[in-house]
Amino acid sequence: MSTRLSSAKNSQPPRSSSDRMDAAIQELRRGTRLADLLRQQVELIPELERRHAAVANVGEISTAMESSLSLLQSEMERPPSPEVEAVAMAACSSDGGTGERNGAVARARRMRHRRGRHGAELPMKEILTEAPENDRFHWRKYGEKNILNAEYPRLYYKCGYSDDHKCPAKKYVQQQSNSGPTPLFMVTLINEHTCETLFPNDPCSSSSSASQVLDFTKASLSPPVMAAAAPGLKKEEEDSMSVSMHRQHSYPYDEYLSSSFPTMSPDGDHQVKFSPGPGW
DNA sequence: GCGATTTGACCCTA
DNA sequence: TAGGGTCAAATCGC
Repeated sequence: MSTRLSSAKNSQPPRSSSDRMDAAIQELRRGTRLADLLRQQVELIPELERRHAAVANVGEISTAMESSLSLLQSEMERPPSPEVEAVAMAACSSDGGTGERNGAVARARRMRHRRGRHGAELPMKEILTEAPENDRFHWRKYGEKNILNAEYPRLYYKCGYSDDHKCPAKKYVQQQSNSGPTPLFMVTLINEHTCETLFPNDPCSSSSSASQVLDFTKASLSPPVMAAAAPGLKKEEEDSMSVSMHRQHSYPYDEYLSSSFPTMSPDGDHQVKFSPGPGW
């Protein structure tokens, strides 16, 4: 399987954003087929318990693949939102072309050139996800801004330990168009959590504290965003969602991002777009 | 009372 | 000058 997967990695990257979406859809279809194959194989496991567990896991993989596939296909069937297009442009173009004052393009350029105070490129990951709350860190909201040509405001979070431990990690969350079956959120992660390296068992890496997890209940998401993230949830359900997220995600962040985040980068190439910088 | 969120103002960059 | 990012006082909820 590893050889098959690596073959996709080595293929020539598609140039336009629609080509990249097509390529992503092809890869997801291939992944679905592989998951089917894998399911047939795990059904041969003699031990009943292990077999059931493995089948359940493969089922989860298939479900994730299929939902990503349907998301991408619905994206392909409608004109791209300015936001997704802007990020795609940021990812693949070296010049802006026309529309210099277009807000989305301007934003893409800003994102691409986001730098620290002294001009150094900041390490940054961009993730397109249905579940922006799905990480195990404690984030504190410090701002919200309506963005030009964007349907939803952008929410600004910094690490909850940014003051105590000088942790530079930040996170921007912006909901994309809500036209798909589930809302998508563009999550931009800036800087790595230094609080985790300083305190391997605390504060960020421990699963024992409820404050380790970004709580996207009503308290930390503005009502429209929360409603979009979890439509139909009552307060008690929102609260229990926060608790269950806490219980589920207590493993290394990058591993979690790359393995379990139901994500697709805007260019459809890889799950996580990663701009390495000093300290990564 | 304390901690987290909200939101308008301000700062910085292109 | 416009727009994104951050600050900080006001507000809210526990």
